[in-house]
Amino acid sequence: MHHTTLKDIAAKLGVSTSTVSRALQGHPDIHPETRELVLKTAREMNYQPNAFAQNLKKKRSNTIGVIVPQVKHFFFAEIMAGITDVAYRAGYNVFISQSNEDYQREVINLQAMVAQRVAGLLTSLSSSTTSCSHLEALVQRGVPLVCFDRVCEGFKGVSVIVDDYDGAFQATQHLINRGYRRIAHLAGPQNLSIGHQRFAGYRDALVKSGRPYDPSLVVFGGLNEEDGDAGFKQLLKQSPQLPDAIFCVTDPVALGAYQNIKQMGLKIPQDIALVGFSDNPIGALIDPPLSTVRQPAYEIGETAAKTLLDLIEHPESIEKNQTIVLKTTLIVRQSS
Amino acid sequence: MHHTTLKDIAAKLGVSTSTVSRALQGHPDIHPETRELVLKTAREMNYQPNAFAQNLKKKRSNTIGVIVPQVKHFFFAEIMAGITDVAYRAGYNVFISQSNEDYQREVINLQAMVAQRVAGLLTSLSSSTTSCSHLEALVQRGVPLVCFDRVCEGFKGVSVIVDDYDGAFQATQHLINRGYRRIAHLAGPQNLSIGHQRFAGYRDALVKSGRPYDPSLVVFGGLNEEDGDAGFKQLLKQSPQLPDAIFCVTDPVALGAYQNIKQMGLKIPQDIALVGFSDNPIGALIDPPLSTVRQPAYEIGETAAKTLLDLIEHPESIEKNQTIVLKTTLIVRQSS
DNA sequence: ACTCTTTCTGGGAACGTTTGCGGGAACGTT
DNA sequence: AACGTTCCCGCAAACGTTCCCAGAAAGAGT
Repeated sequence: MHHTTLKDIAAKLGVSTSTVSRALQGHPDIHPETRELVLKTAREMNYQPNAFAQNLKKKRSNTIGVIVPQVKHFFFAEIMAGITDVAYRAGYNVFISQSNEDYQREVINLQAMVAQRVAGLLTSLSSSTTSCSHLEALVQRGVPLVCFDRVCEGFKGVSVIVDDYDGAFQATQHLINRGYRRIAHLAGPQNLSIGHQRFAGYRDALVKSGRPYDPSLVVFGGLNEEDGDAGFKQLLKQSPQLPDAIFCVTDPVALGAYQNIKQMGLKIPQDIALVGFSDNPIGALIDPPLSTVRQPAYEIGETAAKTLLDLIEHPESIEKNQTIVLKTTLIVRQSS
Repeated sequence: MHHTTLKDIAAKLGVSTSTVSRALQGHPDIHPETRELVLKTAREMNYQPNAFAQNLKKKRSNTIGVIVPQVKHFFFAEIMAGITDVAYRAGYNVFISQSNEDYQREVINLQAMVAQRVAGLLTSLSSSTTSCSHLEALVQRGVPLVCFDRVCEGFKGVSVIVDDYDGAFQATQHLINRGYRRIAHLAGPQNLSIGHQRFAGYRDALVKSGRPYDPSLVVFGGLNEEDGDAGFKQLLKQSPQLPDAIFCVTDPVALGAYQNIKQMGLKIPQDIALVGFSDNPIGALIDPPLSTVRQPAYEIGETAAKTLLDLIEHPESIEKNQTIVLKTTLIVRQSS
């Protein structure tokens, strides 16, 4: 497998590589006639520039790296779709890797990508990550980086998130308006802002409507289905009587609870109402359909990617500490 | 942002870059003492080899490229997980891009990856792709490539697929055994082997049990939910009377039909039974749960990636025309 | 006739590696 | 004392680009 190089073209045409290089990039120094000639032979010889050499010379690549906890989660898959689409249009390639919710692996992946000299980084934290210092260190070193969805509280850098607090507030208020009294919360990790903000929204909605905040109705756990399963069981143990509604930190968690409730022979929403977070398409198809807070996943990916590209190409034009907040919308279905 | 180079280390230690390079790769020519010294200072200076330079020199990268129709489909997301895990363990990076079921974009992505000099390619065809010639051309040129799941009939190259024929056969036979008589099929594109094989399995199961194959009960279409929706409507039009069971080429297609059936006020499986293909987790949660043919998605990704790595690293050890077939298993749930 | 631009092109260094080749020092063998 | 080995190490070329710096040719102005 032989790749034609600048030198090959130059030799064939009897000109120098400099000329060929310049002709190819449309440099004004080159005579239109020779430029056309070069372009033509380049096409004929199926020339494709060697990216290694270009990157080595320019000291940068056109590749961005993405690290997500798990690709198989619909939410992240959809975000990935947004990212790859934007990157594709801008002529960038996308490295992907998953941390599998493991902090160690997150760090290693991060290192590997930096070692590969990616032009920029897009990350969403694993649920076992308790600090953003590893990210902030990179930002310090000048690596363009934007965090999306899962961030640490008070992260110093640019991030794209949704209005978790408001979403949670709306959801809880909705349950209150519906007349539910014992509203429980299966909460996420408090080291991540999504966990913390959603919890805060839940609590404040209660307090604002004059209800007490009852810690026995809250269980802190993870973000996946098995966490919902475990969380619900824990809730049964720790609470003196059954809740009549549960607001869950994510849809997977809600689904974990969902199955428990059904297995217990209880009716949704008559016995227990349920609201999730993130609008997994699965929620619309189950019976009864799951109420949820919609986050625009694809758009998150798009915005994060666009912001990163800005950060790479026009670093001066961008506020280095901003957090872009996208809107959430409450979707009421039969489960509440 | 300054990256330390071999030269930096060499200068600091008063040795040549050759020595540093060799020490780093554990070359026997280097005195153990100096090797240790080099290793130590490299660590101290946080040396990370410049991949561009290495790749340029070695004329190969440690990156593999993956092209899928859509990342957001659970099936592909799970495959991606398998791929990235294997690649990660073997020290490879993963480029990802999606064709969005568009042939043009598939070709362009392919070109871009080759231009980036990926070490190998992993692809699953878009549903609008009717020929494998673009892939076979790459194989000819010596690019390590393995196709997974969606392949053309008679593709000359290595591929990893599941036993689509058998899965479809089992599913149809299951419906026959259950006593259904008018068994319809929402079929996929016949240019792709999954579409063709599943259709063949359906037809042969009917014929083998002594039934006629009735073309009015088959609709050919795409692989996604909207195709199931359209396909079902078409089925109603073209068939003189309602089918009492439908075998769908994929789970998304089945879900498209599913919603139509529910909207018409018909009962599943009493009025119409439904069987899908691929075991999307959504199928287990809807009511009634969807019968389906399970394909081991994660394992497909793993095997495809492993095979590709073999192809890259030990090209001689591998049969260049093989197709690896993984088993499918019928999962019977309440929808049939 | 001369200088001065303008227009185009080539030479060659550099980016950070890897690696073939050669060579000096130390040691043992005749 | 001369020679062959073994053990380390450095020189320098190469990978395919990009781009600074000259420089030749040609036309323009005096």
